[in-house]
Amino acid sequence: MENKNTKLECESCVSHLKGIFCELNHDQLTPITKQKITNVYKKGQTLFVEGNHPNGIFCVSSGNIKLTEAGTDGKETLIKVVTKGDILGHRSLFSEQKHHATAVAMEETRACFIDKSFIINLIKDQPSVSLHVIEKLSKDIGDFELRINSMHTKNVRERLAELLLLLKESHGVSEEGRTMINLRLTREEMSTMIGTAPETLIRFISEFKEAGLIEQEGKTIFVKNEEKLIDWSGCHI
Amino acid sequence: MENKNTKLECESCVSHLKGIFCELNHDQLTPITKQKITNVYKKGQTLFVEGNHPNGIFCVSSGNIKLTEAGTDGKETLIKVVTKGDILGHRSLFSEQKHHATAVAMEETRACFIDKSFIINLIKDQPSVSLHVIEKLSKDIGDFELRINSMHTKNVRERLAELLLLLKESHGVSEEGRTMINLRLTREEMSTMIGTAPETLIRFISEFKEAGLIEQEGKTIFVKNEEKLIDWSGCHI
DNA sequence: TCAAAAACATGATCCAAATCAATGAATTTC
DNA sequence: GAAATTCATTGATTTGGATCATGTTTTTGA
Repeated sequence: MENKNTKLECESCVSHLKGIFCELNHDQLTPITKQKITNVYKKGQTLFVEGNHPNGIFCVSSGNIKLTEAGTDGKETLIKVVTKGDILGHRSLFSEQKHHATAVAMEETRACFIDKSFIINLIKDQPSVSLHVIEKLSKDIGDFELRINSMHTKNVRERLAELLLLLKESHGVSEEGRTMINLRLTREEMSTMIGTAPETLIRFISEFKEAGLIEQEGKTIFVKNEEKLIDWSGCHI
Repeated sequence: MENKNTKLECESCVSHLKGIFCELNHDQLTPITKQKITNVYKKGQTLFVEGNHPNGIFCVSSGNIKLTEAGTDGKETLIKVVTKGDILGHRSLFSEQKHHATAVAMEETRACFIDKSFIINLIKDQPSVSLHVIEKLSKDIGDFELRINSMHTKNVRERLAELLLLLKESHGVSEEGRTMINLRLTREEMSTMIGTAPETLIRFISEFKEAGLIEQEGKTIFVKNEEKLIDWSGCHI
């Protein structure tokens, strides 16, 4: 039996393969392993809440965390799903603002906490880390710009098609003849990702199923016809 | 008569006061002054186009530049207005992607171009620059997250009120009893900032005028009653 | 300086999607 | 393992805002 709170070696973590620390060698990783605190969060557990002051960043080694922002009239937006290998809480830390969003584990999730001053010093000392942080932030901005543009210029059908394509990219597991979207999302959550009502989302999911673009087993969605989905998304790619 | 193409000294530029280079001293600024190319762009002139590959960043010393992204069906989104003191084109450069947006001068604008490898090396060598870039990107992400949330949870009236408040912050010049929004925007452009039709935007501007929230002289808008505007924006701030 | 083009403004109409309503299917939870 | 709660689904109705239409004002540039 593995003790879940055992500190993970950074060197053997997914974050080391593709994350901001990917260019660090053994000696450079050791102080991070020493300093960080590893935690396991149950489904529904909160990592931080909108309005909190950040005092470090989280590095996710397994599971998925959703970042949600409260809006007008009790509504909510699902800003982003943070997956294993990615970091969390850095936006607020680096801009020296309060957290704008609330982070909640979508399933059992393991994440390491790295202290504010430690990560700031690491960025100062290790140009590779700072460049990777800059690259990561820049890509996120690109994604958000795209999303704003989609909200401005696309209808719900097109936005849903686009969302499914993005989820396929980020959480897709390919099978024979289809790709499973390996992320447990309620219809309510999905609707807050594209700014629509759950009922409307469900109606379009039904339409997509009937048209053979997707399949559904339980809550899980499978992408069946990507070309058609691209077509329906109104993407000029 | 000043020669407009004369290279500006970075040390005397607004960008040095508040931009990413603000912590650099005289000796550290000299190589930038030497390397960069200063340009003056006329109103309507293009700095780069969606799809171009970036090979450096722009540093704006006077004027305003709009960043627009093409959407479905000939529609457009005004992603951002870049003002003096700010940088431009860095997002695509740092993420090693094509430009997602087109940059057009909104009036006579002066901007310096800094070469890709030069700025990358500067970031590597100067932790203060890299931290300021990270801070800037993080703040931009915060703004975009807010905007996505507004698109998801607010109606056009609320989004317009919010836009006017943001423009007041970024381009406001206070007068007795009111604040002028010192930015020449067409109603078409304003509408593409909040994702609505120009006609709808104009209708709400009329409503705001009648309710005494704003005043208008020519195309220029003056914020008259900020409290009420905050109220109407549905902001929980 | 004046004609052409672009931008502004307001009214009328239409439609995509929100909201309201009600039932059935899954999960939790005790 | 049954009750309770949350989630999914479909139908009916309403509405915010897009679109179409038309006239006016401002800007542009020859």
